Amino acid sequence: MAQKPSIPKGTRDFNPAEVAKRNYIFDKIRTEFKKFGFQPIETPSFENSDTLMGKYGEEGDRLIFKILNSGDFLKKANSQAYETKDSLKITPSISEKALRYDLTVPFARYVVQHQNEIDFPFKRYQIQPVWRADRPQKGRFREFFQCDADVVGSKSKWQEVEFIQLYDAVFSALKLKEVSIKINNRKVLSGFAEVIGEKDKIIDFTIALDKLDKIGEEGVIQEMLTKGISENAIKRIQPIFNLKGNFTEKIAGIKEILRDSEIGKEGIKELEFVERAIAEIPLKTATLDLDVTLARGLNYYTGAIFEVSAPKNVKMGSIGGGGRYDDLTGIFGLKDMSGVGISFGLDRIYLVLEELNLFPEAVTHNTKALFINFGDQEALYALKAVNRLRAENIIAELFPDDTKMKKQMNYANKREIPFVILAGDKEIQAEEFTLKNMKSGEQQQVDFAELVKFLS
RNA sequence: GUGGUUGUAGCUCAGCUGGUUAGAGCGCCGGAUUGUGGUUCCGGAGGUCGCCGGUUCGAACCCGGUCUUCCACCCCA
Repeated sequence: MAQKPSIPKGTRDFNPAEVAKRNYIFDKIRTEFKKFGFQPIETPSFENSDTLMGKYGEEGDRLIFKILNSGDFLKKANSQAYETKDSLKITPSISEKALRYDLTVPFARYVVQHQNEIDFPFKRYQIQPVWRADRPQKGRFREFFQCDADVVGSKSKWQEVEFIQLYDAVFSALKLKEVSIKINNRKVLSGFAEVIGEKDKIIDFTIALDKLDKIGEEGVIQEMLTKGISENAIKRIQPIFNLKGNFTEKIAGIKEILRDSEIGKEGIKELEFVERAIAEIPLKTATLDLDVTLARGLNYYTGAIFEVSAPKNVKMGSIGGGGRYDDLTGIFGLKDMSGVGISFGLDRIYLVLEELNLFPEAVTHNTKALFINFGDQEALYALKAVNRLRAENIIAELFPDDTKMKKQMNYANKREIPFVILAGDKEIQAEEFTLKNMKSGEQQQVDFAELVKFLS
């Protein structure tokens, strides 16, 4: 070992069992995406920096992986920024490309660029990795997969209803219970800011509010005060810190507060619309919860905001999120294109399923039967059978080397291959096979037709 | 980006206030068992103690740096 190899911080290798489990999740998500009528697209792993920079806020810019220009990039570098060691300033002059940070902005770019070939409303899904230069933690990686479904070109609130149904469908398919789909509306948050006369501080206000379940009422108030929101203002919206009850009861609670805010009332109307529809078409396993403190989201959400939390007993951040953005494509020059979408965090869902032991046993098992290799003549006989089994869609393989049987059996055992097939002189003579069940240890001599029957 | 934390065999971990040749379990390889795996028994291989430097007669152990892990903040899937 000359040098211990390693992979970059926050990235991972996946072994066959892990890939199988990941694919299991991918399959379920993809199946539901298709069932709901979404169509797949893919975009490059890296984009022009201009496409990404400035779309996720200051924090986001910092977390975008920049790609160094090729060639003698220092020659073209901003020399003034180089002299003063100003990293922020020098970056655009030495890096023109950046790794995809999420799937929504590239999608917006895609829509604008291909607007003339797209039939609106356009429902697309996209399952690809994204990269963030974040400091890794549990459930937080520098390379991870997002599974997004979005609709652009429709303002209909039925889409919000559909996405909630889609969340429910996926988590039902994954047999993941007690998932909570939290919903809020940006207009309600705007209403709050308006009512307390701090409209220009809406970002600070919502960020502080979002931390309610983490730092508590006291903490939130403290943070709001330090952000310059007046004590009086805070008093006026204090009731929202203690909203109790079901969806309808919470709505009633904020109606009072937002009585004088047009935008706030609009938000309430939208929430009520969604709630009523879901009441008529009940969810299978997930629950829909109103959370007026939910402020997640990139600054482009304008209407509904979604966040999906894992079951309470699992310590994991959100496993999905989404919302409506009325003007996402506007930044790329296409006005009036409302979009709404959701995202599934594949890697986090994986950790949750793993922790709750929800992966089906069969996911990792592949090869059904292994033929023991007794030598060239026998191997040829075996390989012929392997070929015929494959034609029957049965996964079979021949052990490549003519080694000791113990070794070959051991291999089958470790790989958890359920059947081993032995074919030596006497089987070849009879044109049969000895089929051994590795679990029970039983074995019997059968012809090919019976072999197929046992292995299908 | 800020603060903390972790790193010893393939894996999980021992290793005393610094003191000769760094241990265990599991796994791996070989044999008992040349057409029968899982169990048992016997034997064996495998470690620049994350990396670089410093202190010391002497460093896995102390100090500094760096990388990595996990955690909190920030933010998020």
